[in-house]
Amino acid sequence: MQETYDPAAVEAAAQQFWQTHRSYEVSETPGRETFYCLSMFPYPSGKLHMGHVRNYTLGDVIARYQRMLGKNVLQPMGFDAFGLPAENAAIANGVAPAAWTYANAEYMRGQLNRLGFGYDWSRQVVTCTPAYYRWEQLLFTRLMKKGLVYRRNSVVNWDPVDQTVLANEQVIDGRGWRSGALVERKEIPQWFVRITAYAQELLDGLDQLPGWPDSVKTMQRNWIGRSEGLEFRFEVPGQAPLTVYTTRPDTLMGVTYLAVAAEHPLAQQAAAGNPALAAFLQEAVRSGVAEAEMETMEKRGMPLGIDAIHPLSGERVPVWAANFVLMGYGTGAVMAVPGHDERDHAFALKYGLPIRQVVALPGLDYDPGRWQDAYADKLHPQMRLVNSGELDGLDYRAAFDHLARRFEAEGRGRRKINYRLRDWGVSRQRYWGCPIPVIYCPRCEAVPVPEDQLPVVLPEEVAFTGVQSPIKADPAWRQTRCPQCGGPAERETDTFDTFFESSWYYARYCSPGAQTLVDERARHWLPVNQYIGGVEHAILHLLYFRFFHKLMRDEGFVPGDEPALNLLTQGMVVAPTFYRLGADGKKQWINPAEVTLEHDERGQVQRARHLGDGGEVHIGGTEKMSKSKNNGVDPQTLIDRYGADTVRLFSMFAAPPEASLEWNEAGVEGASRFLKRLWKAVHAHLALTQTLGPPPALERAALSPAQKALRAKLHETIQKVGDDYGRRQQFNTAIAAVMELMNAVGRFEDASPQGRALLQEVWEAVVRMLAPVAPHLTHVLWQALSGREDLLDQPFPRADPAALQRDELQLVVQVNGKLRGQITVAAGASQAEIIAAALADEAVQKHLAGQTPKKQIVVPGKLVNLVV
RNA sequence: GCCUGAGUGGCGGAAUUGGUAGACGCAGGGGACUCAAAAUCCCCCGUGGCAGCCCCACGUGAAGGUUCGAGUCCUUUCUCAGGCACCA
Repeated sequence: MQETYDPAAVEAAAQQFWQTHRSYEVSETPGRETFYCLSMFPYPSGKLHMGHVRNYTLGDVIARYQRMLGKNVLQPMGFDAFGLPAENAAIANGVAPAAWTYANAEYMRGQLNRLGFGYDWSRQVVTCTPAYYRWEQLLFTRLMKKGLVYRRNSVVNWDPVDQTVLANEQVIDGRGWRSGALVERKEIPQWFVRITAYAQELLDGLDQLPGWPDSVKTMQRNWIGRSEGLEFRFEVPGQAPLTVYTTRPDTLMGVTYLAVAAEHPLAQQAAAGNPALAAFLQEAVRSGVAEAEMETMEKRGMPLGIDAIHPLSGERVPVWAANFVLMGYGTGAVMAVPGHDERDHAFALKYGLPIRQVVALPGLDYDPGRWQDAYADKLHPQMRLVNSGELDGLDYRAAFDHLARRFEAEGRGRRKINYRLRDWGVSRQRYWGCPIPVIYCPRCEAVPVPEDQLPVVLPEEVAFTGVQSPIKADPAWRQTRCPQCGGPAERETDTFDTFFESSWYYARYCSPGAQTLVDERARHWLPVNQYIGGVEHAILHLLYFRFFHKLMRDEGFVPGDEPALNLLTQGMVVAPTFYRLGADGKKQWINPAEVTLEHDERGQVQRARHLGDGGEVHIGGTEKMSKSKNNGVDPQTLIDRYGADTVRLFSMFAAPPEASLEWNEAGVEGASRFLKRLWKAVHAHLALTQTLGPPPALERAALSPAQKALRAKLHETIQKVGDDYGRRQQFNTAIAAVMELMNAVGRFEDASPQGRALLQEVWEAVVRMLAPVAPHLTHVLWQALSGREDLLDQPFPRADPAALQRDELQLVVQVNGKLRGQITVAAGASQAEIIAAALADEAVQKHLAGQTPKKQIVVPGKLVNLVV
């Protein structure tokens, strides 16, 4: 063993060892407990970023820890390879999306290996290969036959200049990112998967997931958004009736207008003889489809000049067109109760529509001109309906039931459970994705591609210009024969949403090479024991992931109802930003790696200087690492400079997993210092072994007080680190505990045989405790300490209960809740003895000032509180 | 706008079930070593009162409340972050 720590040499040696011994390839071993540890696979964007490093280090630490607990650990990796960035790169650099993607994946694979992650690459999944996507095509055709897939019109962002569909991300301030044209909503036919058929199960399943964070479960619950309401009709003289859905039927008598979407047939019809309305409707579709945009834009409307008949009072209520009502969500028509709904209230004030109070609360003055949240409080125990005829005096529940019974009896409406969740639109009008396996025949309509004709292969060697998808532009690719009638037919040229691929990869890892979606090996590994990924996936990906599992379950492919037992959502990686003002007044962002900070004598940052020219730069906020703020730090530079173990250690130490992690190069240096100190200390210990011979066996009963204290510290640390890795998943505090132990060892100077025996125990335990975080360094230290190369399968250290025994306890004494003194009592002291000791303490007596405590609280092992 | 989180020293964070606020690390200050510097090692380091010790007061975004005791629970409020269905 070398005297100084050389990360490059150490890491190369360890990685060589793992590769030679295929240390991370696993097979199905009946009877052995499995642990499936899965990190969300990366999009191959070019190179790894710090978010990947953090995500995959978390996964690797958990996988290695579980392996040390003796489990058969599966930790696979792959690439989520379809997506928009490949098309953007193709436009910018003139490379085919496929070639770009494969090259990136290969480079990133090398980076993942350089970081020492223990992946079983024999199970790799690359989603843009036909060997992968043919099976999701198969699943889709089966869902089609089952009626779980359908095609209907739905809105997209339409760029009227480029004549193309835009992703929400490509709409910037309401304009197309390339053309700059004002974006419009446009309806086109698209494929949908009936996720709403599983809404209730997706909701109920959350209760079976104690290992998922409550925040994620709450977000999913709210996203699914189950509501109980009433669906009923408003008659429109001379027209088809308007069907509305409401969760507040009790406020029906407060309805003063109805609102329909601009695309609603009633609105379109009314516009025929009304140029102002026609202009408004045209204007109303000028917005993207993103909900955030719809909800924050100015709410505008215009009357259709048509009245509907109120179903209770028979009064006429005007029908308006409004830009915030969406066709295709619900019925495209809503009833408005400005008296008791905030949005309707604002709309009514703006257009001078009547506001009617129908709910009263005792002690609350109703002022129609000023909104108060209490107006909408349907569950207030004292809320009663007023001005509502037959409903007067009823509360929310009673009015709801009354109207439901009445409308159902009269055949005018019904109770309905609604979900906010909408069916999953999976069609994308883009090239770089999995072709949707459907053939359109003039006679047989939409026909699923037969299973023996799958996969429908996406051509990879194409010229991609950017606007039109190559498979849409290529008649030869499109033209085919109908599988049913044999007549000429055309292929679907839309591709799947890329969430399709990322919804089932976890199952495919379990059965590499299977000539079906997944085979029986999936039953060996599933469900995933630990899933790890960014918190930004809390709703969409994780909901589709759960949904797909149920779809595959119902096709007999996978066991159980849920794909993953435990979920760890990791926070973002953020970094400070620095900039200079350019001549044009725009900020020119400077990478943190090119900046040095100056501090005053209190440690406060005074200014930042550019490393190149020494000039001062402005300090911006701390933000998520991004290209636009140029505050991304390339992990590769750090690996080259400090080694993978240091980068891994820092990313685990700097913050708890769920919190955002602030990038800080000085902190990386601290991590590096710690590893150097550990290396040096173990080296010094082994140097003594060299000169004096191996230490004797430890005689636990005959330790000196100092030896006993260090051994107690060691075993307390073992207990804490195991708890932090396993139950708490707080890796930062685990590392801090080992650092504390190291500091205690530093104060322990004892070269006696028993002292060296104790240090041998300490270092072997420290190396095994740090093995999950810093696998390379510990691999080499373990070889040197034990003469063995089996660190990966070493049992994780276990605390010796005898070492944890304490003879005396330190208690804190409070007077009136304020800390006033400390006492030391025997471990078995009674409550009376503890109080007596507390009363005897000099500092405590001073604060008691002769008074007798009227209350004494003793918290065992912690404190005494005397109340006077 | 809606849903979900977060806010603690100069900084990242710790405090696990309501029980010693600031573990551990970084930055900073002082010292040792060195011709010198770097590296390394040792000491100090929430704010105020005191030159310093002892000690005292204050202190977990803000304002209230519950409790013997609140960073932790409740109410109100501010700020920031993530998501909002075609970024992944």
